[in-house]
Amino acid sequence: MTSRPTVRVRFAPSPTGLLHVGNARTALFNWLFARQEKGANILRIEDTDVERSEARHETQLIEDLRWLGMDWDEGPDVGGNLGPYRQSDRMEIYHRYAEQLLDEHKAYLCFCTAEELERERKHAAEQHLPQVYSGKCRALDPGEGKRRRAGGEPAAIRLKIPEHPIRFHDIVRGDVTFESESVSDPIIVRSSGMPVYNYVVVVDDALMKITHVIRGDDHLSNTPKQVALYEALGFAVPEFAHLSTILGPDRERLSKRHGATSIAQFREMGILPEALVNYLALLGWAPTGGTRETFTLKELIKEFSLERVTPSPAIFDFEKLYWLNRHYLKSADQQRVATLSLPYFQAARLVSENPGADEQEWLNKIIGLLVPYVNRLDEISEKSNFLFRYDAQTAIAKEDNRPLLQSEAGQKVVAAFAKKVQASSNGFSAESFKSIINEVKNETGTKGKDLFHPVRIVVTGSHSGPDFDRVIPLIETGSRLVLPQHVMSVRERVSAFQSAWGRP
RNA sequence: GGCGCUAUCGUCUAGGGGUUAGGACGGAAGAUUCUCAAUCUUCAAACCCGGGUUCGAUUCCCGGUAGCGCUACCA
Repeated sequence: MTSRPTVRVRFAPSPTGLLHVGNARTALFNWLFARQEKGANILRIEDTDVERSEARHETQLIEDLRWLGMDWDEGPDVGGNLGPYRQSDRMEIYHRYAEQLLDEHKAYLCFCTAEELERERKHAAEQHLPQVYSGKCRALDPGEGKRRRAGGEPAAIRLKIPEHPIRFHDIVRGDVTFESESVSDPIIVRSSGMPVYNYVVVVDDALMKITHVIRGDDHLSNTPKQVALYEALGFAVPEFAHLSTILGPDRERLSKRHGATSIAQFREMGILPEALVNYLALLGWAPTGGTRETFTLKELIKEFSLERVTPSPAIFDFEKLYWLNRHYLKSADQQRVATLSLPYFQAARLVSENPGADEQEWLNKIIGLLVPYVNRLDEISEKSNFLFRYDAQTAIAKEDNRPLLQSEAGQKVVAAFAKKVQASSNGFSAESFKSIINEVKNETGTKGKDLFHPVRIVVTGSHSGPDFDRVIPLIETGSRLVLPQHVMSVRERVSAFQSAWGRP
């Protein structure tokens, strides 16, 4: 058996904002690959952009990744032998290697000003030529350069791109080639002394012994520069896997204006992590056979394959995410769903801050009843409006209720039903309510929709909704609880409806 | 402008030189339920265009077109 080096991958986000679905998908594919290969997953924080990086974003990032079910073997919070894992703590390393490249004449000092470079670019554009740096400062004598720099002249450090074409292998796209002429000598350290992303990423990946660089395809065009850097530094070039972009319905890169895009937002919406992970996995990857749709993380580790990742960009489809969410909601543990739902009721001030046992039990039943009706848990309090926000006026005024209420049969049913309810002195159970319905049925000679629609409107405000058998006990129990918002009993509803009906 | 990547139902995708081009979301119809949702059944829906290679291309090659990305002393 030939021993292969252990797989080491990394996810390297910038802590400049919330974790976005695109990055989350990159994190997921890295993690799946690492776990499948029994390799190491590394978290590295790319905070060289001091202006935009914030510690709270790093904390949030870690929280979001863990929420999704991911973990890592090395990282700023868990340590590791090849750290530090924050770029801001690695400046010395970057400078050391930059000076080394300079000494070996693989890089050179560049004294060109921003204006000069701008002029060059303009000129290139006019001539329909690739916009690459002219290489003017390449010709400078290195000793002379160092003297000028020592004298205080601002100088950036540029890498010499080799004359030969740059090729590399990408697991999802195959072999990729860039002609040398189309690749500019990249700046690796700014004249301010701050190293540049394309450079530090190579130093870090090499030093952290990353074997597979799995990242977004917005980095594909940067890869030749990075490959040249690996070679100049004398490091082995890793395998690459560039993941396609996630787009919005308008085929533009998915962004805030398409709706929710951050993991935190999806969590707040009441999307289950297993649903999101499953959806993300299916965005750009399909299992052998291509017919299976639902996977747990464990199953994904088994089935996932980088070779089967599709190179074409994918449009984010909220409907399919919702379908998966409904799927997982249905089979999720009842208690867990209840716990996750409670905050939505509390935010709407429908239930107590610290519900007692009776209230909790009642609420759990409501949640159990309504979960099959929602795409996301944050819809659940609105779905319970028939309980908490019954209003006779609006029920009567509602467009799709009116024809029913005004029909002869409808009026007959409402009248008979109201009379029966008012005549009964006690509250209702599912059974006693059913017998009233039966009496109304016999008296009015109506059945089916003609019978149930008007009754539903009177009791719940809407002609459609969950089973009466489950709704009636919830209404009656609720009416006896002390809640921030009183839940009207069936009798109360009927009288309210009657008096509202009385004055047109 | 230059360079790169991409191209199968509306969407996510499977497939692959000869197939009734498969699955899923969404849509439509039906069954079921008092209604709605759920569930089940059925249906509609696709190989970007043009050349080549080949007995035969949706599949392989080339070109076009379109979309996206990079083209920074951003990451």
